[in-house]
Amino acid sequence: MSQAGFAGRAEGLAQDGARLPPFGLRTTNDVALLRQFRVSRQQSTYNRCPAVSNRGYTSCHMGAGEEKSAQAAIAPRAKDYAQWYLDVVRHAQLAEHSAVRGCMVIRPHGYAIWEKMQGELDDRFKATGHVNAYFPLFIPLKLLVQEEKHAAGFAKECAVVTHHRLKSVGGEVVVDPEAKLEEPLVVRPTSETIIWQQYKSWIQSYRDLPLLINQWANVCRWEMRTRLFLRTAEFLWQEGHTAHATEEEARHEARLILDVYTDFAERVMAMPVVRGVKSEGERFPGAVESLSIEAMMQDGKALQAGTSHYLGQTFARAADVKFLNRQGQLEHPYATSWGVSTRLVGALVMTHSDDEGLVCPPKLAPIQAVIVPIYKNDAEKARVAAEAGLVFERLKAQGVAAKLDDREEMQPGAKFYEWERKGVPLRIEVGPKDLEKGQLCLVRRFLKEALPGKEAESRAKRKSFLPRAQVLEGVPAILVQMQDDLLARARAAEALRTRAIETLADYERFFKEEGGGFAWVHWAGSAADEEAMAQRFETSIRCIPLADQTPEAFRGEGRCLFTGKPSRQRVLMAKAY
RNA sequence: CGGGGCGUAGCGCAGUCCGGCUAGCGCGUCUGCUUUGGGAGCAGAAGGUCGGCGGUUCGAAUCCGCCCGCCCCGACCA
Repeated sequence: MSQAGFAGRAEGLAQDGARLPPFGLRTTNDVALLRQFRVSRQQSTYNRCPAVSNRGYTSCHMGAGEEKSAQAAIAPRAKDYAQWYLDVVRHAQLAEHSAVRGCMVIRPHGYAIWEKMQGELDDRFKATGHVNAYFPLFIPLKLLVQEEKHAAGFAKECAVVTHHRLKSVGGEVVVDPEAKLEEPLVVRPTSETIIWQQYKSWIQSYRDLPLLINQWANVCRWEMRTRLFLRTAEFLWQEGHTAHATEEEARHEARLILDVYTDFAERVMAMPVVRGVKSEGERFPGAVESLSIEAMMQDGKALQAGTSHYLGQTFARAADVKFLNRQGQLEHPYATSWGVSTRLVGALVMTHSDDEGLVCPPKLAPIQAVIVPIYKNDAEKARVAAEAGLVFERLKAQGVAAKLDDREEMQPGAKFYEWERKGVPLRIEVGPKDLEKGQLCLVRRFLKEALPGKEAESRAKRKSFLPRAQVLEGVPAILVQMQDDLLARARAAEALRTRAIETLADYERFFKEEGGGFAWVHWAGSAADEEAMAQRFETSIRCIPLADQTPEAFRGEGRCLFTGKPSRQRVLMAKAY
């Protein structure tokens, strides 16, 4: 494809003008705030509340002396971040553990968010010229091992199918030993090998290139330890696999997709990311170069939110895929692969949520506004219901994903808590007083200025009584504003925990005393030095940021923090998920 | 795989050390009445192979043995 063709493909992307703001100076108060967020590994002692019935919520039994409001089932984020995360996932009914070790059940509300993500991403893939297809779940072992490094990289986490039949022996059902497969099948941990096997028959000429294919699928990586969404044995993702006639074009594709991911993360998830190149140790097995977007979670740890790899000719060579180029010579095509997974749902939770539950950006919220009618008797109920129904219809007509919560068995307060836990951005209360005054009560799920740890103070401020017409017509604009606010808030939180560090002493203080975060440091060390740093501080090089990713103040040359050797640019160091 | 924890009603737990009445409690569920602007109240009701198998005992949720499963921490990883 010509350069013009590339430009055409890139047009579908929104231009990304937004950059990280300059990082403000850190104050003593900031440091004190961050200290509260250091992750505690102690076992949580909070009352757990199941809150998982399909028909409503159970509330926790409260000990004597506890306040009435204390359903207090979500562990405070500042006390036990890991437990808080699990609690939010459970209470927002995003997912739960299943009967299968390491595998989760994604519940309807969690799946709805994933579907929104899929929609946004799929649109972007299509806009950049990609098409969807589907390849098999099973990969013949022979195929997987064709590419040595790739196979070695995934060897320790493969599920393998060896038999194709069960039989009944004395009333017990067992695997039939006579039904052994001639060749074991690996449940795909990723699909490079099986896809390139197929590409062999699809690619003969440069005219067949580029081949731009994506698949939405489940994959299986048999992890030792799992966490809901962040790491599960089976997960859902998309994997793009492209083939190109030139190295330049393939490298361009890998960058283009990184831009797509960045655009999605920041504009849709409202999650700021740093784009960069992975160090050798963190590279995808079989790749020439791995790129990633790294996001900071509220506890200061980095989470790899998406990856895009330039694979060179590695997989083409392994599968013996060749094409005839314009010069009439046989050549292996150049490849990329790239993916994001349901891990993004975990990233979403850990970027925005608070002690009251999920905070969801409007663009991903399955329900953007919930309407709760309030009344005391049948006469009021009739009047309020009419108004609530009207508000509902009006919002729907404007394209707002609205829900009218007219359940009669539940009191308004209980509904408020439920929708807050589930991350609904806006709530509109309709009561008799509002009818009299020609107003509506609008409640936001979060405020821009409420940084992590300060949300509690904001509750009263989140509620406002506005003239009826203002609410009826203004919700779409408010949702847009909230989307922007959320990104701004996340950027501010990230800035608070981001700094340039010049010495090992400062580095140690940052990660061991001040709660840690993103450390931008000059680096010129070897792989062994990297390992030594990891051992000593439990941190790693998250990425070598792309040129435009380094904030102005952090640019320029310096000396390696570890070896003292001259260094041309800083790398991003952090603890990681 | 190593360390820790757990398994008793739909959910959360007590009871287990020190064996003993009919296995309890809270929430949820069902029925009725009253409630409804931040998690409603009262009355009544239903709901259990105490993870499984075996052993000790007059008697086992409780003691002993074996097994199974899940969660958390670590090594590995998106």
